[in-house]
Amino acid sequence: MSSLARSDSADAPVCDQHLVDLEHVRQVQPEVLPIEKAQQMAELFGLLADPNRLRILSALANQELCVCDLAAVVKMGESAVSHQLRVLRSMRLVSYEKRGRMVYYRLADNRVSILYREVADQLSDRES
Amino acid sequence: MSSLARSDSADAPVCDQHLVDLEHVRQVQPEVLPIEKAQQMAELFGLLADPNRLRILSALANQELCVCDLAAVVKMGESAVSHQLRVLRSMRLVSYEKRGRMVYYRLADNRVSILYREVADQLSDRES
DNA sequence: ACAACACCTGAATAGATATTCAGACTTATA
DNA sequence: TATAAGTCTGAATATCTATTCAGGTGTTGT
Repeated sequence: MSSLARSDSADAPVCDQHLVDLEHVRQVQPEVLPIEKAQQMAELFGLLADPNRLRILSALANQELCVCDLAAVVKMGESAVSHQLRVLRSMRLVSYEKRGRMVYYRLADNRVSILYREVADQLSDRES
Repeated sequence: MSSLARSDSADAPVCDQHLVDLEHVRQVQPEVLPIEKAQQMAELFGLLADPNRLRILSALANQELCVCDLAAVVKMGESAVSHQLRVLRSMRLVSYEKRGRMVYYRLADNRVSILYREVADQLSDRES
């Protein structure tokens, strides 16, 4: 190995000492999604990463429903639905309204349905 | 499939016997995302539901990178990066090209970046 | 050919997630 | 008021996921 007096140092664990393309690394680094933001996004995607939650959202995309009917529609236990709604609520993807002893849920806004339709389309393209 | 007969029995665990609004249930049911499709979508969302994978994708959104540099950019171990790339590869979100002993990765297509930018924007709105 | 390097893979551990069960709370009805 | 219905919540279990570690494959350069 040539005795390169490279003052590499660097605080990042990189491939050995000589980065393949240090320029690229330096160039890309600031463009990379910051960790904090990445976590936010991951959290949001995580909400949509469950089949049952997607089905719940797709049901609510049509009209508001109470927990009970929702459970019937998506064929889940009411407790499970309630747990999931709690999750969706915490991220303000759905809103609710109490009427008597029922609680009616609906999508918080239509951005959710837009987004989810976005992916649905992409999937259709993808699954050729 | 289940013919969803009267409000009696049925295979779905509903609120007692009398659905709050059977009409709504019947109306919504066919609109609900089918389980199979929901799983596909959830799988795709799941790929995007990890901060490190998002960071990897955001890095590749700028330009192609080898595993080594990629690891440096996102500050992860190379093995961890390799594992994640394997996941992303399996869903064809990234493609790769071997050149010598390096393997260069890039986004498979720009739909991915479009989608991910979509959510980034929504998040910006959301976090007012 | 040999050694070093880039990358991949499998097993193992730690952490997160979803469902179920049991019970609590709230509201309508007898 | 007492009972039943709808919903919510917490604990427990099972499952999945991500990272690390150790070792393997294939390529480059001496």
